[in-house]
Amino acid sequence: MEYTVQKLSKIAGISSRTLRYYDEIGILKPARINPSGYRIYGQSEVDMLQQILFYRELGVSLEKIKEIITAPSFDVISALRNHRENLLEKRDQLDRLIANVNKTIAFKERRTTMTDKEKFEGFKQKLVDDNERKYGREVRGKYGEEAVNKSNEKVMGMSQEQYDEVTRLAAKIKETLHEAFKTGEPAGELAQKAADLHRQWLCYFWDSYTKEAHAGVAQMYVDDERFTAYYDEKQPGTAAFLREAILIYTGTRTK
Amino acid sequence: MEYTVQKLSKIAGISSRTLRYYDEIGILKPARINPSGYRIYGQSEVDMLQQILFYRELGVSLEKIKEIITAPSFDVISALRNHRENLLEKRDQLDRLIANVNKTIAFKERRTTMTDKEKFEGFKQKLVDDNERKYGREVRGKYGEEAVNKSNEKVMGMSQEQYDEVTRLAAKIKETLHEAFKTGEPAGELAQKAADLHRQWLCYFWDSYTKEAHAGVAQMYVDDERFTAYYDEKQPGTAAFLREAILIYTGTRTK
DNA sequence: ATAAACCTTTACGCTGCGTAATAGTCAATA
DNA sequence: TATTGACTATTACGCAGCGTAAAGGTTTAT
Repeated sequence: MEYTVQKLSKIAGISSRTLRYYDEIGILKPARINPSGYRIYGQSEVDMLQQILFYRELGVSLEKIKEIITAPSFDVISALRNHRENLLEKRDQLDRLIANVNKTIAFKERRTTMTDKEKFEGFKQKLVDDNERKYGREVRGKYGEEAVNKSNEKVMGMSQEQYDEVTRLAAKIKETLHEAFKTGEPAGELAQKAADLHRQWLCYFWDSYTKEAHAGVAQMYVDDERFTAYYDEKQPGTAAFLREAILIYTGTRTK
Repeated sequence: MEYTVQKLSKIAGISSRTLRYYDEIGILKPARINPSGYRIYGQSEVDMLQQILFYRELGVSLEKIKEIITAPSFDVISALRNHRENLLEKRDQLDRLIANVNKTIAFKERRTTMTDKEKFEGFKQKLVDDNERKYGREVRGKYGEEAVNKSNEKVMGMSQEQYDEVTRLAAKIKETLHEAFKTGEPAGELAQKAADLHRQWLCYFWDSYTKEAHAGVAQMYVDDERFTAYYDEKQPGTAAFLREAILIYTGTRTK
């Protein structure tokens, strides 16, 4: 089978410019050039391109890819390990950036609104009050007086950073959940990731985590319209989906 | 207080090029230009620069920074929130990348250890056979029956790790040699390093190293087209260059 | 025959500067 | 005062990985 730039680009899902560029930098040369000067690729070039695109997906630079595929004895594994180190470092840097941005946002919010401390304190108080009013009795009944008090204490004692982190986590849960919902599979990877994030989130409020308590909260999300509204905002049925995911995650599902 | 580019760049910890660039893109213009065309910055520019560098630290693009600092009513907080979203997305993507790289490494490790095992066995046998066929008689004659047998035994007894090390070493020799060849000086540092690496490599096969034997192998590299081809692959003359380097390294060169 | 759909090469653009190259300015020294 | 050294200036290429013209030749279909 022989391919011109456009044909190959289409089956590979890239642009023809990319193929010409790869030719130019010597990372993938056509099998031959026809009399009109057209680039003609064969099967081995298709295979090679697959390799190239695979490493590209991993974020490896074209230069490194060139080394990998041109030198047959090249140590791919240690190249990848090296690459991973770079990625990890990048992520650390990103984490630091994000933390700083969070701080700045928090600071700006403090300054631009009122003497934010009040606002923050107020919010925390409201959160506690809400929890108390809404679930105080039933949760106290289910999990004990002490646990609820500890949760309230924990919220009131949160630092600005922790609060920021909680907010961020909540956003991530929602995002992941939304993605997961599209798959329609509460047992799928994404949904389970959402459930795990949700566990992390809970741990900011709870002193001790138990699967049963987690499952209980999941049920609340469906029973209480306030939470249902929160999670179903984008897509109706999301709260119920989350409950399913959590039940599977905690292994407390009673079929 | 007034500052020229260099003074300001020093107190701000950036390059003068950066200041000129910021002037060019209109993000920070000097307070005035003196009669000789020098950029002169005042206090307000210093303050502004601090702002710019602050946002730059957060990874905000210069274009966004420009918006932030030029429009007084600009909603910094929502800009930052937006920026944070981007960063979070970037991090998620990084997470996915890292996971994929990990998977690939694991897969490659599994596969290479398997295929290597086969390849390794074959290679070892071939190496021994080749040595035997090519140099068996003459090396036996020169360095004694026992040494050759020991070499063969040594190769066959190599562990996977040792084999890997040998492969790496061989690659490194080739690389160093190639660099050295460009200098054209077999007595140079790089060439001598290559010779030393070559000695290390030999020690994986030989029970006892002697300068004379090393020099003998170097000569073989030039005499035998199989080795010449191996070393001359990238650059003709490399094998001969290596011989010269080794002769100098071993001090057995007869001028 | 003509148009549509290909193909080619050449070359600028994007980000945020680093790094020349070339030339003028200023203060201090021989 | 002439020279030197330490500044300053502008112009412009380079970096990664292509996108996107522009200007022109080729192939295929009508």
